[in-house]
Amino acid sequence: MREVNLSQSKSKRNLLDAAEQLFADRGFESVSVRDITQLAKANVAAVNYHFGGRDGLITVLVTRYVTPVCEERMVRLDNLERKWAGKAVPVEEIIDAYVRPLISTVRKSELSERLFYKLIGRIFSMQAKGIPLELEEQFRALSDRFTRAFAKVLPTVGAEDLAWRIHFLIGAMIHMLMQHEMLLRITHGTSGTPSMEAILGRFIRFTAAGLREGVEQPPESNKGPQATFNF
Amino acid sequence: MREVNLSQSKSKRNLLDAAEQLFADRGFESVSVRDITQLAKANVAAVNYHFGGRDGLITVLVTRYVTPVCEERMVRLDNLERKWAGKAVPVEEIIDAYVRPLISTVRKSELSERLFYKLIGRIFSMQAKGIPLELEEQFRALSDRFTRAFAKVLPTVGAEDLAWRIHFLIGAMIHMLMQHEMLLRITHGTSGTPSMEAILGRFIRFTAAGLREGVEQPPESNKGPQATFNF
DNA sequence: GTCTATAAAGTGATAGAC
DNA sequence: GTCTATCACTTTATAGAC
Repeated sequence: MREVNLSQSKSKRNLLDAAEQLFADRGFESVSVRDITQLAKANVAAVNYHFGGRDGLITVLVTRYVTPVCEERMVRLDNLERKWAGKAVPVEEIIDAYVRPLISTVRKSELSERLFYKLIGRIFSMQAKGIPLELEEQFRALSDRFTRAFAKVLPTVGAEDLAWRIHFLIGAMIHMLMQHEMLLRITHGTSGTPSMEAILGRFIRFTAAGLREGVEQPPESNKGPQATFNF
Repeated sequence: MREVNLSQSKSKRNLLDAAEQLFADRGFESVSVRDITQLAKANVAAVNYHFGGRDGLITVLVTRYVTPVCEERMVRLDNLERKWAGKAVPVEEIIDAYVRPLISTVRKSELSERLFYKLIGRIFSMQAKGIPLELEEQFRALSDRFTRAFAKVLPTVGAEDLAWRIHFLIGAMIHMLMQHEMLLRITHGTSGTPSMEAILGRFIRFTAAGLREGVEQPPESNKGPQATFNF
């Protein structure tokens, strides 16, 4: 119970939390300011006072999620490139660096895991139209870095081909996040914990195979114990 | 200029065409009945008269697209299974049977190709919430048939694993449709015609590799001319 | 910072004239 | 079938009292 909350009043946080929950559940277009203030037990005018309007709230909300994810992606890729010291980083590890930040952010949110993934999925499937301008440059830089990393391990895959493969990866990723709730119902607990961790393993194997399609594997250690991944 | 149009008056078609265009561009939630009637140069009351309301129009619109696609998928899979007479259908050909109907429907629409794929993407990414009840059974049957076909070629992939891999495939498919406009801009015409046909080839290679991940290839003709696909 | 009251515009739907 | 007029409601946003 600190009073020294610089720019985050309590009701401002309440509004953001309520908005998160509703946007995750119904999508950005289907939630009104009144829905939000009602759930937050705040006044109708509160959103306008704190965020300058509905769009302002969405910008703050989206930026709050996207920025840390993008930063963590960059840090993880930096670490991998340092770890592999000049050599190409394996495809699986690049994918992991790209996707894991999405699911590791879940701890920092007040949202239930179920809603959280839906919200993240909605955010990352936004068309350019709804994306705050500040974030666009961030996205571009990120895209460049990861594309270069992939190009380094997959030198025989043409640039255009690679762009499309990464595009397919992103589509699979968004769908995994958005529908993960539905799919967990289908995945009747045959394997104990069908957590996002297990799903991520499957995702990495699927997309790594797709990215590598047509690329011959390096001869060393080609037939190791295939089942053990350390992601 | 026939007069014998049984259940499709001219203005009804105009409304559907206008609605298609707007829904494709902005999404279902962001288009009002007034937007539609205005673009169709029809009266505000026309939507309610012809379709019983906004939801009725959406149901008709969605059903009109989804049903032929699902039927064509079934027919194509039937043909493949007949062609391979008891043997398992190759992964690539199953995927083709699943995805090609989406892009072959483009000829039947009044929409520009650009908008058409977006509309199809939006329709097929609808949550269960917005899907007409009649279509749900159709989806279930289709899902069963294709899952069985995949399971037959990929007997070593567990059921749960297979479900996830198909899920990733669908995510990549939706994203391909929705963002295809943006991606075409990136794909600066290095290869002449960056049509959906070329993209579909890449899509099939990517997802086939993902589906087959960890499955050893049959020994015969393992190293043929890898670049020649007949899709 | 919080609230009420209200403006100004937009929403889907419908009754009833033509 | 088409149209106008209108209902009942919701939307975002804001002015001004507390």
